[in-house]
This record gives sequence, C-alpha cells and structure tokens, in this order.
Amino acid sequence: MPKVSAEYREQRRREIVDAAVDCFARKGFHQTSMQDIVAASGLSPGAIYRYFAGKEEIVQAIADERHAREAALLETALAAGDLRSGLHELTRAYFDWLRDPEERLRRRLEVQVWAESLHNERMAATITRGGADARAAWSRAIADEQRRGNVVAGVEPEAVARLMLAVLQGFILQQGWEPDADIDAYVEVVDALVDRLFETP
Amino acid sequence: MPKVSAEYREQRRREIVDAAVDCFARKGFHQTSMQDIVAASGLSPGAIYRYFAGKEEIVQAIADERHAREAALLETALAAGDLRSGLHELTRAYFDWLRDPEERLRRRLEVQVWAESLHNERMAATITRGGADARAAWSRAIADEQRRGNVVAGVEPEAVARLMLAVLQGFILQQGWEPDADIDAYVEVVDALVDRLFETP
Amino acid sequence: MPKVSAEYREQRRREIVDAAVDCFARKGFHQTSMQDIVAASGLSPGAIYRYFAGKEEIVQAIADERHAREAALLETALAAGDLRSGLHELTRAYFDWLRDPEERLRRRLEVQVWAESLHNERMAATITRGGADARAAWSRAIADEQRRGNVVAGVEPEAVARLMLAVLQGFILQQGWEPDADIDAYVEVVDALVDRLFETP
Amino acid sequence: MPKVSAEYREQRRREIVDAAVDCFARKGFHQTSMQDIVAASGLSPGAIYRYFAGKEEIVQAIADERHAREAALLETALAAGDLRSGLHELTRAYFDWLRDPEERLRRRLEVQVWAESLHNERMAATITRGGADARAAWSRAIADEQRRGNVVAGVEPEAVARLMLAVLQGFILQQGWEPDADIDAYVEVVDALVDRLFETP
DNA sequence: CATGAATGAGTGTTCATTCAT
DNA sequence: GATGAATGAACACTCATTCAT
Repeated sequence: MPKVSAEYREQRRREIVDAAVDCFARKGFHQTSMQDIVAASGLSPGAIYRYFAGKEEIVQAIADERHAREAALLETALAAGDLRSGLHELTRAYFDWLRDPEERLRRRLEVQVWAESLHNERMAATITRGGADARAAWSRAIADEQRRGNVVAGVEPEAVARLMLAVLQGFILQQGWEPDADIDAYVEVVDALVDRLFETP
Repeated sequence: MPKVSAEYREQRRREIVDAAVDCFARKGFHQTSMQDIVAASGLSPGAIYRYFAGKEEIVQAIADERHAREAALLETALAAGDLRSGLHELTRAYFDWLRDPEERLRRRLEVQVWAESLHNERMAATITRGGADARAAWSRAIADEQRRGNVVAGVEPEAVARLMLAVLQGFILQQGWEPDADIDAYVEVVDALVDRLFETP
Repeated sequence: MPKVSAEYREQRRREIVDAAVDCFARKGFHQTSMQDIVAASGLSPGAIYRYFAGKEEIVQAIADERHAREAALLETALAAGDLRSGLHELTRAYFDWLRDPEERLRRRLEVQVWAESLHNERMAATITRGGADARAAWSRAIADEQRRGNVVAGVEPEAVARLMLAVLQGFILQQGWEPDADIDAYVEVVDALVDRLFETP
Repeated sequence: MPKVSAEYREQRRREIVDAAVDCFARKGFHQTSMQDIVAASGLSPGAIYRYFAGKEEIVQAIADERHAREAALLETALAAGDLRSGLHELTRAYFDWLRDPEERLRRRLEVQVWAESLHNERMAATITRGGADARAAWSRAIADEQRRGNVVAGVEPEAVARLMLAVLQGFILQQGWEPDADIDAYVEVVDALVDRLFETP
C-alpha cells in the first residue's frame, strides 16, 4: 500500500534513469560514481536506493529498456507485408532516429552495455536473447522471401540476419567515434545492399 | 645506456601486456585490479610501474597494438591489384583469424576498447585515426574500381568503406555474445555482398 | 488533554517494545535497524518516533522494564521472614522463570544490555542502581542473619550479595550459549551453596 | 615469500589488535568505526586490511586470544595435585589479574564478546567450546575429588563447574559496572565457598 | 495523529599508486 | 632494478531520523 501513486514512482524512476543515462554516456559506467548520479538527479543517495537495489540494477534497467525499444522497432518493420520496402523503411526509421542528439547519447551507452555484457551474465542474457529474437524474426522474413524467389537463394537466412544487425551495430560504433559520420550516404549504401541482396537475380 | 638490454625490457613489457590482456578479456578493464595483473604476470606492482605509468597506459598499449595489426592486415589486402579478389581474401583471412580461441579473447577486449574510447580522449584518437586510415585506404580502392566501372556507381566510397567495417565490427560483437556463431555462413553472405556490390551491373 | 487515551498510548508502546525485544534478542541492538522494528511492529517509522525519541530510548525502556521486574522479584524473596528458605524459594522462582522460552529470549537481551551499559552512561546508571539496591537488600538480610548466628560469620555481607548475584548472572550467560544447560542440577548446587553458606557452622 | 619478517608482521598485528581492544573496550564494537581503529593504531585503512579481512575478523582475533589465555590459566590451576589448594590458587591468580587496569579494559571487552556471541555463530562456537573445555576439566577434577570423598557428594560435577564459572563471570560483569568493587572481600567469600563445597562434611 | 518517502552523514572496504628497503 | 608494505582518497551503500502530506 504505497503512499505515493504508481505514476509518481514511475516518474522518479525515470528521473534516476535519465540522470544515470546522461552520466554513463558521458563518463562510462565505471567512471560514474553513485554520487555523480545523485548530483545529476538532484535526489539523495538514499532516495535512489529506494528505487534501485544498486548501481548494477540501474545499468540493468537501462539495458532492458534499450532491448524493449529495439524489439518494438524491429517488430513493426518486419510486420510489413513486403520485406524489401519494410527493410527500406526500417533503415530510414532507424537511422533517422540516430539524428536525434539524445538518442545518440543513448547509443554511446549501448556500446558500453555491449562491452559490459561480455562479463556480466545477467546482461549477456538480455543481449543474447534480444539478438536471438531479432535474428529469428529476420530469418523468418528472409526465408519467406526466399521461398517467393525474391531474395538471394542459397544464403543462410540466419547469416543474412547477422549481416543486417552488423550493419546497424557497426554504424552505431562509428557514429560514437565520429559524430559527424554521414548518415545519408550510409543509408544510401545500405539501401543498395538491401536492393541487391533482396532481389530476383 | 640502459642497465638492461632493450630485449629484456621488451620481454618484460610483453609479459605484462599479455597478462593484462588475459585479465581484461575475462573480467573487463574496470573489474581488473592492478593486483590481478600483478598476480597474472608474476611481477611485483613496483616492477609494472617501471614499464607503464599506470593502468591506463597498459590499456593504451593494448589498444595501440590492436590498431597496428588491423592496419597491417588491411594494407595487405587492399594492396592486391584486383579489389574484388582482394576483398574476398581479406574476408577469408579476417574471419579465419576469428577461429583462433586466443584471438577471440583479444576481440572481446576490443569491444571494451570501443566502449572505453567513447570517454577517453587518447583512446578515441587512436581509434578514430585507425578508422580514418582504413576508410581512406578503402575509399581510394573503391573509387579506383568505380572509375574502371567495376563497382556500383553513385554510392559514396567512404560510405561503402563504413559498411565494410561495420560488417566486421558487428560480427566481432555477435561472436562475443555467441561464441558459436556460424562463421562460414557469415563469410558466405559477406562474399555475396561483395560480389553484388563490386560488380558491373 | 491528550487526543488519545492513555491506554491506547500504553498499548502502542507495548507493541513497539515487544517487537523491539524480539528483534534485539534475535539480532542484537546494533544489527537491528529501525526498519526491522517497523516491520516487526507493523507500525510506521513516524509512529514509533511518536512514542520514543529514538532507538536508544527503546533500548532504555527495555532495560528499565527489566530492572523493575528484577527488583520486584528480589524484594518479595527477601521480605520472607526466614532468609534461608527465602533464598531457596528465590532460587526456585528465578530458575523456573528461565524455563520459559520467551523469558530466555529476554535474557539474551539482558546480556546485551550488560554489554551496552559498559559504554552508555544512562544505562550504566540504571544497572548500577539496580545492582546497588539488590546488594543493599541482600546485605541487610545477611547481616541480620549473621547477627542471629545463622550465617557464616566473618564474611562481608556485601561480598556474599555479589556472589549470589554472580551465581544468577553467570547462569544466564551460560544458558544463552547453551540453551540445554541443566537447570535442575544447577539449582541443586546453588541450594547446597546456600545451605553451606547460611548455616551455623 | 614475505618481504618482512614474521616478527614484524606479528608486531603490526599486535598494534592493530591493541588499538582495537582499546577502542572496543571504550566504545563497544559497533560504536567503534574502522576509522577509530585507524586513528588509534596510527596505520592507514589499507594497512589494517592487509592483516585482517575486516572488522569482524579483528573482533574474532581478540575473542580467540581471550579464549586461549583463559584456557591456559585454567589448565595450570587444575593441573595442581590438590584440587582445593589448586582452586584457592586459581581464585587468587584470577582475581589478582583483575587488579591490572589494562586487564580490566580487556574484561569489559569480554562482556561485549559475550553479548556478540549470542548472534554470531563463529563467535558462539569459540565461546561454547571454551566453556565446554573448562567445564570438562573442572568436572573431571571434581569427580576425582568426590571419589576421594573430599567434596560434597551427590551434586553434579558439571553443575559445580558451571557454578564456579558463574562466580568468575558474574564478578567480571560487576566489576565492569563498579570498578571499585571490593576484590579482596569477594575472594574471601569465594574461598569460603570453595572450602565449604570441597570438604568432607 | 499516522504515514512512508526522503535525507545525508557516516560506514566498511578497495585499489591505483608510491617509496623505503 | 625489484620488491611489496603502506597509503589514503574514493567508493557503493545503510539507516536513524524528519516532515510534507
């Protein structure tokens, strides 16, 4: 029987997560102290620990949030009837998203989650599951198209899925290092890639 | 006139770096304490500080080493007269490398370097420079081919270079999470991609 | 004119003290947090602070309560006309009390109060006063008997009082460590001690 | 292969333990912070953690030390051929010890160990074992005397042992509260007790 | 009166680094 | 040159207490 409303709690959580995202993106998980988050959020240490059991849990929450968003985006794109135009759309949606400065901040953070997940079981589980789901969705879509003869035959759908994911992941990395990386040019090449991979030969 | 020979120094450095690579790959930079490296290297803390000014510098040394290797590999591949077969070869060489368990360990570490470089100026410089060099080499090669009509016209060579890098980077990530990711299938798709991108339409 | 009745207040106080006794006996004063007491009592932190100015005051209240009970027990025992049978009775009453599981819990707590009193002035005062009163009562009774020739002559009544107290205190300790300590056998020895100390030689 | 000698290490340990004993005796375990011990010992936090894994371990070390001393004292006393004179000697030795101000400090600490042991398994084990050993030694000695007819027949030797321990424990408590408690008078009563309990009726 | 979310000083502990030996 | 004991600032986290609702 909480004294405050669920929305209130949710808003506080948001404040904390947002403050943490900001700190983490700028300084990295490990260089960010709880005091940094305390300062950025304007709350007290004790208050934060009411919402999260520890620093790690905040990181987890952020990773989970990422994961959910990605999954939603992908779902929408692949749900479209026509895979090829769905992909073009996905590409556009995805890379448009990357024009938003705040989103870029979050992306920097994603790279850190990637690194972290290599020695954090719970995080690895989230990431692996997300990747598996994404590949499964993509594989299914690609296999469908292959059956209709609309896509390069003979290649493993799962491998194509990996390729498509790599194309997105790699750009996130590169944009992290070079914020001015030319998004339009990259989208154009990806579109070309999609066209060439997903067409009747 | 140093008291110890340059080889001696070099060997000690290697020992330290190797021990550090091992620790970092398993636990991450920040979860690895100097004591861990001390234990893994069999040296004393004082000894390590004779060779490196601090933990950060060890990380730097590792990042620099990575960078040099990558550059050499790329150089060789693109130096070949025919870009397309050069690329096929590069792909094969690169991914064969990833079959080596020890190299995989080092790759896990690379992901950490990527993350670290997002809030470490010196590291960002190394990475950015490496990326820029790679893209420049690639762009030049691609532009050459375009002029000869052997590659998709109209796409930005720089963007193609980014795409190719992304294809490699993304797989490193995915292999980090899923060590059993099918390398052969991925190589096949990449080959298909190269063929379709680098052919006269 | 209080808003709530005195009984109401008293009952609330009891709830708090009982919850605290339970927590303290199980985990110790310092390992018990106010939140533990909050949880055990079913009240809110704010409510508890309406009845006690702080954790320390709860401890005090418990110590004071103990003290009052002990004093009453002793008073009754020594009020009896015949000291020797009074003592036998006291022994029996006291150790019978220690068969009650709940009382044992309270005794564990008493040991903590003893420890605490060594660096807590207010508590030391309560304990010291209690001890002094007990010794005074006992000394008087013993001196009376000595005058009647019914007790070992030549020994300091105050010291005998200390001895008798030690006999009780020591057993409380030992029972705390070994709940199965044989009460009957101990009572028998104490009775023998009393008989031998309080008889005409 | 330590750089410093075993004696050096032992001395440092002693410094820490002594500083801790001092703090604990004055303020109690829980009111004493590591910083207090740091200040009292003149070492740095890091240095202390080289010798003890944590605060708890310091407390343990102190409790263990106590235990060893007690056991040695008892052993010596009971090893004497004649129990009765052995006991008189023990009494004298024990209570003389309590005249030493430093020993009194340590005794205050013992009371805290008693309290602590009621909710600390490791500590309870040490204490319980110490108590069991002591009682066993005493019981054996008393049973021997009983067989020779030199001690009250019919009483449980184990219970007599408990009584004797209580006589010591209780005085430690009382002296903690009232440093001026008359040791001589107490010893006299204890001697009378021993004489009366350990004589042919 | 009661609530429980919030506070923030203080805790035990770690670890990159130094420097006497 | 090498050692490893020592340093001490910084860390994540706790909890007695307060006070707006």
